[in-house]
Amino acid sequence: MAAQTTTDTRLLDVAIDHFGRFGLSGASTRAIAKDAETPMSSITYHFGGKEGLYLAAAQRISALMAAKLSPAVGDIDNAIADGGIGAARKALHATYANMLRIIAGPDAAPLARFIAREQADPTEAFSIIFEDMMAPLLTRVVALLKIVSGGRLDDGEGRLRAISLFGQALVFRVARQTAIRGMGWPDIGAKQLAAIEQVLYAHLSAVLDQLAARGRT
Amino acid sequence: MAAQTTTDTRLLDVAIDHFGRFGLSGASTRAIAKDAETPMSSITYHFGGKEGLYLAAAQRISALMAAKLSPAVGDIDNAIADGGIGAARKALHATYANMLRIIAGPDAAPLARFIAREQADPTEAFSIIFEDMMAPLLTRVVALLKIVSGGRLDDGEGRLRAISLFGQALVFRVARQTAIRGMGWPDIGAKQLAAIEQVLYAHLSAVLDQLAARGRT
DNA sequence: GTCTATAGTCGGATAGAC
DNA sequence: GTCTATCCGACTATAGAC
Repeated sequence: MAAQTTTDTRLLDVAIDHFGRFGLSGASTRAIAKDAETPMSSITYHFGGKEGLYLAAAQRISALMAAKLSPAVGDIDNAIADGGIGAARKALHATYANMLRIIAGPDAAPLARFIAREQADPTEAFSIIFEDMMAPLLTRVVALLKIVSGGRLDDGEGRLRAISLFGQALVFRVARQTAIRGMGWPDIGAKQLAAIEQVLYAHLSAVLDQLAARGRT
Repeated sequence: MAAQTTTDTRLLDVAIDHFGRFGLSGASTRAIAKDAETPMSSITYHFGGKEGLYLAAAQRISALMAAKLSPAVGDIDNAIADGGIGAARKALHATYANMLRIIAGPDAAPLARFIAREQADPTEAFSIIFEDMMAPLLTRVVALLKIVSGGRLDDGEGRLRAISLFGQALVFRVARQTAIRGMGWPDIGAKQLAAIEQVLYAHLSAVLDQLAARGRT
């Protein structure tokens, strides 16, 4: 993983940053090429043009995120196979804490900005990211919620619950300025993430207790 | 409120839409002027230039949102004055349902896009929106949560909880594509909003039960 | 107040040298 | 594969007519 400095990977990393900040039309291939220390025409050579670079950047994001998530996905599958409520609850807490750190943590900023733009104004790149990264995770979280509820949870409601719970982590990325100013924080670093994680743990516990009670009724 | 068609209000409405879609640098004064059916130079005349138009658009957003929220804010103040747990819970449910409709509902799309951009990349415009609209609401929600917890909630934790709960509504705006594709919905209309509202109600209830239990310990 | 015309800058694409 | 030079379109701002 140690910084490969081939022209095309350098271009991709810079592209994710620039496209995330300025969008597809707002970013400039001149500026991207300059930051990647290569002439602009190498974008044409390697990726066929601005749009080709954009799609390649989306694919790279998907791969980077999938790599970050893959150990967690393995843990979830084990919990699903186990089938016990305790294991499912533990896996859910771990999954949401993990997502919080990936989404709201400082190093994910460029990737998160890119994805946020695709959410607002989806292009072909969104399909790539959704299918590779989001859909598999969503299915698994729903399976865990079903276990906790004792099977009393249909797929639609499970998905809605999974997505809104996800929002509790996402808000600290996309409404970051509101959080920072509302909390009086200087930024969102390790200390702040720990505080957020406690609250997310409490809220998820509350919801799981509610679902488990349904299972016992 | 019936469509004032003075040149400056037409420019502001089109500007909110364009700036929300393309950002400050991405939007084009030519295109804004064309959609507002006025020559580009009238932007210079009325607002001094592109940046002046941008700040004026932010101020208009703040005013529009505050108008939408003001009746709800009155209800919250009544519940705070009442001081009862039942009234506080009712006001919280109403507030979050209200926010969901304002944020995720179809007519708020242009305003929401504008604000989302400011969150990612704040300018002076964010201060306007935060101070006028967000801060007053946040303070009130925290006051309600404190009542439900029987006073056993410090300000920092209360704010964190309020913000993450807010995320459950926000996610259906900013991760709209994930929600739509994950749920298999054609879009997020009245029917979908009703389904989301049920889940938000359930989750908020679960969290409030948890807080109320703390109050009784 | 409203509009036209124009100046000056920066964008993406591409041809062709090496 | 890498880089320079150039083309052409789109942008903001502004001067000045009405």
